[in-house]
Amino acid sequence: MANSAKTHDVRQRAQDKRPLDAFDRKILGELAQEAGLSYAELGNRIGLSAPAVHERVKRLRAAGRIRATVAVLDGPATGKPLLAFIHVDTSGWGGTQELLAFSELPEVEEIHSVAGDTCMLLKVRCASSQALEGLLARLYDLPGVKATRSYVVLSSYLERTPQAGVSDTLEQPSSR
Amino acid sequence: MANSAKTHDVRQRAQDKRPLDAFDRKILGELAQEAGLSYAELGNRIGLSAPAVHERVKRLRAAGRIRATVAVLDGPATGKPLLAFIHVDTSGWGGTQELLAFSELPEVEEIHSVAGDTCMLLKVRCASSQALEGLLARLYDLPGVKATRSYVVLSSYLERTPQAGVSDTLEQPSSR
DNA sequence: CTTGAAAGCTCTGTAAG
DNA sequence: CTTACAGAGCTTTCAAG
Repeated sequence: MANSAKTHDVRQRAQDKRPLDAFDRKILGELAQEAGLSYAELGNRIGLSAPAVHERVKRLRAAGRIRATVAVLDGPATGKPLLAFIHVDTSGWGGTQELLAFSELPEVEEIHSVAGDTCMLLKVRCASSQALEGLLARLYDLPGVKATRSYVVLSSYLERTPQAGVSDTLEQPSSR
Repeated sequence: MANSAKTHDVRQRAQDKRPLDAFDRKILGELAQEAGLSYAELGNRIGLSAPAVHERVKRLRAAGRIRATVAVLDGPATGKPLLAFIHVDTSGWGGTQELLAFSELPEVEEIHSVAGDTCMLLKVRCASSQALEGLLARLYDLPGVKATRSYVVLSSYLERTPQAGVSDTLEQPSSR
């Protein structure tokens, strides 16, 4: 695909953000699914030599595009079978800061502020419904927390980290 | 033997689920934050020898407690600055199966069925608002999709994979 | 970018306490 | 569980094309 001249003005950090070429995207695509590949193996999967791949991976890492390489734990298998999303409504912006303290809890996996009919969104994974209740109780202890709505996950059909590619079929307005 | 043909039975394969001891939990805790440690380094972080650590990691991996080791890509830095959660309401269970086809899109990171005032919950990361619109359009194309509600993330304060530990402070009902 | 080669470290397994 | 000792493989760097 040709490289379009117009660039979306995405906010970028003070690192060189040269656009990714096809090789970089392939590398990221592979590593997002399986880090710990040897550079040799990675190289002949995407059609590059090992030293070249090594250089690119180093660049991608330094540029912050590869944030870390981590082991993906199976939540249920490690004793936390209860996954839930919690919407938190606060009055004003008061509760936002205090919510960040919840980062300390290993049960809390994500904290986002969102636009919509709610303010904050949490993803949590607990050992039991009691633990979830305890977490909700601590949420309501915060000043400014007006209400919460919890969505308990019954079944996870897909759960993965950010992928490298984009669907070009999404960019054009669908059939109308 | 009556083989119940449930579609998603995938929880535990035939493997021994001996409870994790303190060492296992420490190992998982370290690897969840930083895989790619040498066994020697991992060993003296948790107080074990390298061969012992190696043996345990192999067990944990075989038992499915370590699902994979992946590179964590920075969404915004890889050209997908728009993170959103989409609640999907379907009439009956019709739309559920068709939704799974969305796993193919690299924009879709999570698909869960949930209990609450909605049926399915998607986590998506797009290159642009147009792409999000295109995704929503394709959702509405599905039979049985009654409505969607989107929560666009303004700021992510925390985003990580499942952690090893649990908070014992959550188990007891809080002060009331 | 490529190939080739050399040095150093890690992995992996084996052995013995 | 531990320490110790190998062989194999991978990483990393350098040189030259």
